[in-house]
Amino acid sequence: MKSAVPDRVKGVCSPPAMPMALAKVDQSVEVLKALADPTRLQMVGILKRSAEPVCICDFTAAFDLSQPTISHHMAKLREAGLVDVSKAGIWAYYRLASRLEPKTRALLDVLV
Amino acid sequence: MKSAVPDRVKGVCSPPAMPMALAKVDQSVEVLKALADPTRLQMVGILKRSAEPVCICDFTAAFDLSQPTISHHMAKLREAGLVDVSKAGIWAYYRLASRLEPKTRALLDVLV
DNA sequence: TGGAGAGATCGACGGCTATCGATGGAATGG
DNA sequence: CCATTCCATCGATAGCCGTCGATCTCTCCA
Repeated sequence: MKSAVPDRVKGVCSPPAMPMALAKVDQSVEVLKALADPTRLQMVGILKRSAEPVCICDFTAAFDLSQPTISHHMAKLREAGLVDVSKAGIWAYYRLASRLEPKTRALLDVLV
Repeated sequence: MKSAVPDRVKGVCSPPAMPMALAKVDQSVEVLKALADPTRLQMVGILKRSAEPVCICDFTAAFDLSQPTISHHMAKLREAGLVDVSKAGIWAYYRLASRLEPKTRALLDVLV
């Protein structure tokens, strides 16, 4: 086997081709940022495994965080399009979004 | 079909079971945080598609960012265990890490 | 041996974010 | 109509992060 590194001369650097479209990158990054938090990743895991929608008060009971913080994290997941919310009386029920990009769905299948 | 939301009484919230081990969560979050940046995600995409190691000077030429910033991003990927580096003369060549967790490999297959 | 190029590190700065307490709005029940 | 409960939002604060210029180290070559 040969050396793995290609030949090169000083002062000459050629940019590699960008394999991904800019819009796709930003879209992926938005989802990744939403998932790149321990609390939110666990929230998504719980929702993905739950057959029924989960009341957000149960998350408040599950995590050692204040109620506004839990609400804030869930809002992040909502803004990223990962979860849907439905109100029932004084309660708010969250579930995994029904219309997930196939790429996002595959991501969650790997992660949680 | 019945109502989707379970019955509930006021003042009673039961925490749902945590589906993932804490260590697994933190490990995934570390990788997700490394990928949750447009520059780094594109870097990984370029490395994944490249048969040969890529000189970091080519990344500096590709992105509209300063050389320290490119070096900083690559260091983040290194710390997350996503890339390997090999020095050759005055140049530094990066490639996708050979020993990737199966989960991480699957993640990259979905993303890039 | 000294100059030049490549790359990592340092220090600083601005912006984003996770967190909290306090507040406000909506629905429920007395 | 009022108290209670749930939940979202607001305002503030501390810590993290992306970015840069400056600097340092290392290698190569004239």
